[in-house]
Amino acid sequence: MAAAGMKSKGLRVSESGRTVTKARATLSDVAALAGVSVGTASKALSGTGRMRPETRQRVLDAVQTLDFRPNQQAQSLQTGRSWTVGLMTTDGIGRFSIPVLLGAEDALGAGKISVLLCDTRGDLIREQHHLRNLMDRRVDGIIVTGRRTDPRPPLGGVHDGVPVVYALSPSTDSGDISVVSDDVQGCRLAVDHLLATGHTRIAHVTGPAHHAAATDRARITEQFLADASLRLVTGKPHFGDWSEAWGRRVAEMVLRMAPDTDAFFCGNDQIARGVTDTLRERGVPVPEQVAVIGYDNWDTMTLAARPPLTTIDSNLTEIGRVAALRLLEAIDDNPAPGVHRVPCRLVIRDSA
Amino acid sequence: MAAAGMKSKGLRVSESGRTVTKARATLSDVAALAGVSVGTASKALSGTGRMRPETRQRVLDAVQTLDFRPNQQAQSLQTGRSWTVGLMTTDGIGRFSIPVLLGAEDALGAGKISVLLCDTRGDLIREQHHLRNLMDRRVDGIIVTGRRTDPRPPLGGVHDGVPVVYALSPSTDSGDISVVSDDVQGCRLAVDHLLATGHTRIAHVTGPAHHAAATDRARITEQFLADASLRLVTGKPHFGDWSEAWGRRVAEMVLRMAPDTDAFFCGNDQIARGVTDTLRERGVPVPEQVAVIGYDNWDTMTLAARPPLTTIDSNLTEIGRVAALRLLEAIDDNPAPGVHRVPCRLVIRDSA
DNA sequence: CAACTATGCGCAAACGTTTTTCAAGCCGGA
DNA sequence: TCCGGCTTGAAAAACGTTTGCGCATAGTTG
Repeated sequence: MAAAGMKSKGLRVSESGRTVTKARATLSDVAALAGVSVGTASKALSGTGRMRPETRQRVLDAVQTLDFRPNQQAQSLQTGRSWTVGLMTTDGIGRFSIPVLLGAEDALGAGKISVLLCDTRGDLIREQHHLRNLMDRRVDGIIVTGRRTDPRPPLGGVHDGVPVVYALSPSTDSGDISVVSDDVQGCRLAVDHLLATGHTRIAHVTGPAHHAAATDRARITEQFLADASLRLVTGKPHFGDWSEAWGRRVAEMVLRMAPDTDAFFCGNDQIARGVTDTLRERGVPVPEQVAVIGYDNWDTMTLAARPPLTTIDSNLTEIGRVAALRLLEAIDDNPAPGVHRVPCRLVIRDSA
Repeated sequence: MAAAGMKSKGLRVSESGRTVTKARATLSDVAALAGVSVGTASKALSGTGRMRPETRQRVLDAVQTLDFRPNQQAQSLQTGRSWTVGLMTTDGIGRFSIPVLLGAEDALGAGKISVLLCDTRGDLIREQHHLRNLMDRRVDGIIVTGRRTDPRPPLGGVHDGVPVVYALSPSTDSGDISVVSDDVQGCRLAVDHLLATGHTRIAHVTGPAHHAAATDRARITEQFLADASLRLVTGKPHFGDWSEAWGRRVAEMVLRMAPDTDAFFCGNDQIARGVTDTLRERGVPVPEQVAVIGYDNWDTMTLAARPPLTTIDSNLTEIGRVAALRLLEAIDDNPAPGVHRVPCRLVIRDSA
């Protein structure tokens, strides 16, 4: 009995008279201790195969006493499943990819699946390199995520039978599986909130016109205003960059163009914060005279702003979770192609 | 010859009359095509073993035409090395762990090693769970990183022969390998810069007293001032939290206590930004009348502040890189135990 | 009591590599 | 001619699982 584990090559440490075998036990150690064959031991663990309950229990006991844990690599080699997915982030790992990543890790971790991290830094060569690496490691699936919401070309190279889900930035191929934020619904939340609180002279200030996140939201916002027989107070959206400085500048500009502006809907929280700074420095009370709504719910901005920002939360963590779930489905040969939109959430604080 | 690959179970797609075998080729496919045995093919690839150059070339050619890539799992099972390291972040994945993570991924990726991501969210149960998982996957090493710089107890549980490196938050066990930021040198950079630019009435405002990052830097700063026969202008450091709001409040306070203050050294960039906000609103010119130095070089803060912040960059990416390198050494049975300090960098902008 | 079915379990092949062992061929020297 | 050494490459044993097949034994039926 004490000689079980003999086969395992681990160092044997003798302490206080008792001989303790360290190093990991293998399934044949377990089988030997339980007095069965390896095959039987395997079946006992997996639940497959018929056997006397008593026999199964002997195996389970042996597993306990030997602290046996199956060798994943051997399992994977045999079954072809690695219980691993690759998470490829294309645009560096940043403020947007993190929550997605976390959500994915969360959803996958529950299912005993681990995440292999790859950062391509926007480099196609690196992307190919990582892709080959993931394939060599026989990952069960891949999640691709990027900072921008603009559509991206699908993963180049071959990923034979390995399913891919695009999170945050959708694939340009509509046959792929993509999970994105529902900009339409997000903008509706913001506009509806402003209208419901009696604002009608609304300005929209946002990021660069070559970002989908900017142009999409601008277009959608104008549409919703039109539905309420309104138009933007300055006649058009203002494109700039995603910075506080732009927020400060554009606020000045808008107030000059339309002094009776009663609300700013901003493309992100940094711009919104800049706007509030300008308003405060000009002595305009927020939200009493002018309301401000941001986008992203980035706490560093929303909480530090004066007053704290009302904003749209795009539920990035949820996007990550959903992407992971869709990937699991696809791995189980049940893919749901197309673009899945995750709804946003209005977070009301003090600025609107 | 066209029948090489017969054994591989991949689906065979027949298109335009030619029969193309998809799905990955195995080493025996290569061997068959090259007319050698599997063993020989393996040696040809690994460079070990002697053989006629011509034979080796035949194998290499076969590899090319079949687009063969070795099965990592089989390799790992055989050799015991998984070419994978676990990266465990204890405090959620955030602003501090990201750069570390990136640096590590960078340094490891160069050596064909991939990173398995684990987020424990500060939960010990989860930490244990992830640890077991990593062990089951036979990772070659583990990097543990956390948000706080406070020392943390070493990883519980068994990680038999698997080396561990602690990044950012060192292990309490000095026999472990830890890589941290050099706070002493960082504070010296800040204090020296202030002294060199003629400031002598310096305040230190920082985060919570129960954070090592706060108390350490406060103590070190006082020491350096003492070395120059100076003391803090308010007599003591001011502990609060890491927020802009605290920076704004404490700036008011300090100016009341010591109106002739000519410099603020802040525990992080958020506090520093808060300080500049208060100064600007009071009409105090920065840096002409009062200089401000931050800590962390968090661009979102430093660049948006008015004026942009001079700050200490703790080189987190470098910490990640160094941690990875130390881990590689340890994996090669050449560990360098103890605490390794990575120097900081003074980033001069407009506030000091 | 014979013939059958069900149950419980061992045996061995497979997964795709690496590595060790060993046989065959070739050469030169005695 | 025979032997020893060197080169080349084949064969086979590992690594630790999973799984299909088949053989006992026990339990049921005619």
